[in-house]
Amino acid sequence: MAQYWLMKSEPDEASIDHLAAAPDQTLPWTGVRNYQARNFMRDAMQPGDGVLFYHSSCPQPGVAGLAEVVGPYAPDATQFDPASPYFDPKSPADKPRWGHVSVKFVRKTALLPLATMRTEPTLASLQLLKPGSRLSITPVTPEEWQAVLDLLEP
DNA sequence: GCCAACGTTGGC
DNA sequence: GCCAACGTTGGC
Repeated sequence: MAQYWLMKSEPDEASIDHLAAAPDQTLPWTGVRNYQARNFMRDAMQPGDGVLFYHSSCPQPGVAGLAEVVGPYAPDATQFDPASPYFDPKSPADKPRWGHVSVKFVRKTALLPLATMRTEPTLASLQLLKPGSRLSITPVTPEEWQAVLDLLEP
């Protein structure tokens, strides 16, 4: 059974437009350095799962489009690259600490702003909206997923 | 730039 | 294992 996720990305780094323009319209979701978020990718995500593509740390934060998970979970090469901002000197080469799935473009939508989401009773349970929630990957229930779809245009 | 919330680190 | 210090996130 398909599951649903919300994945945050800074549009400066990887926006929904970047995703649409990428080879195979797919991007590796590298750079996650939080165990909870990693565990979602490693243990729970399945190819075909639905993704709300969320723009964060930008003038207009919000859901910018839809994507889907493509597998498999694989080691994140950036952890071993000293030149990368995601370099992790403590990650053992034979037992990589960090990994990633990839994400494939489904469609771009009109931005559903965070401010709007906050006013929607049907979205009140979203983990994203919980005070202090910073996790870059959060699960979304089927009900929440449908509620967001209903709000997305077109 | 501010700041609250949260995660990680490291001394003990 | 505790917990204070520190770093990061991310909206505003």
